Amino acid sequence: MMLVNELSSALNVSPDTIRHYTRIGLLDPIKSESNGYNYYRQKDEATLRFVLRAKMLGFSLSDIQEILFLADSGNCPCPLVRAKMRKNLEQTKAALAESQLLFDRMDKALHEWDEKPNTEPDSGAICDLIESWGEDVCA
Amino acid sequence: MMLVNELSSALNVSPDTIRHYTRIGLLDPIKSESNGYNYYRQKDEATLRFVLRAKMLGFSLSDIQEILFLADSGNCPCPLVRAKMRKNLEQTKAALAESQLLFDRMDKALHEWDEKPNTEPDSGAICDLIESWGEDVCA
DNA sequence: GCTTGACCTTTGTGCTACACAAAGGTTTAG
DNA sequence: CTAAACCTTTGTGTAGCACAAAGGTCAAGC
Repeated sequence: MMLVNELSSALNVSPDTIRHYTRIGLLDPIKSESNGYNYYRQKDEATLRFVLRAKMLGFSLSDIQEILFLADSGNCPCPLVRAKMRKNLEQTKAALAESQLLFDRMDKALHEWDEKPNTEPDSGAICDLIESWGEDVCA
Repeated sequence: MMLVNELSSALNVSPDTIRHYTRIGLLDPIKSESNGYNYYRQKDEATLRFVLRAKMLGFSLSDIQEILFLADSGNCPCPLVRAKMRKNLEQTKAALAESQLLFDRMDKALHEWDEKPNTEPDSGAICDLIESWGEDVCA
């Protein structure tokens, strides 16, 4: 039975994160009737540990909610976990590729700008660096 | 002088995006006094074109707002643009590296799971796939 | 002249995963 | 007994739109 701060320092997460998880129902502490404080049990600590690991593997909080719900209702969540992981992996791969393209564009542009002067005042342009960029890439 | 739909199809962005940009002050159409419609001018089209390019180069809408404000007030935005680009580049690089690490973790885990069975019922675990993951990585 | 459908408006909500602040009760140490 | 250090709930902000509701407008056809 620990209070927020104890649990938070035990697993090295912010108290706000724990409150957030409690709010959305991932954690289910016992609320004292006398002072309203939330008391977290071993079960909550185990759940939090689980949540943190799942997050490191790319699961979203709603993914985790589904998984916990399945497990709570007595079903084996593993097939769902495998399926979600495959889906998340694809999404992450796509996002990664996009970010890589963005990075390349940025890097290339920044280097090209080394040889370009600033925009002439009264040229009518907003910023030539941006406006004259990638006329091959972007119509 | 065009209405939202015309501008949106001209530059191939959604009408909602244009309304959003208008709301936050990036675009400044003329509002008809008789019917309240927003009429976008050449200037707005040029601004929108600028915004789209800047976004492709990784600038956020608030970055773009600052840039447009500088240009509007008669100053050369290029030094700011160069500075922001360098900063954004660093952030993107860091995010990219993090995403790559995440992807590697996910990919490795998924492959390792091929040889692991589902969680035993009544084992007390939520999902062994996740819980037994990375005991070397994550204490 | 009127209806219908395709426009347009503003306003508010939802998405992710918290961080932060306000307003107020509790507990503990000095 | 007071001050510090906790705790609570509730609401707001973050990025960039998407979407929906409620309602006014306009053009075309009958």
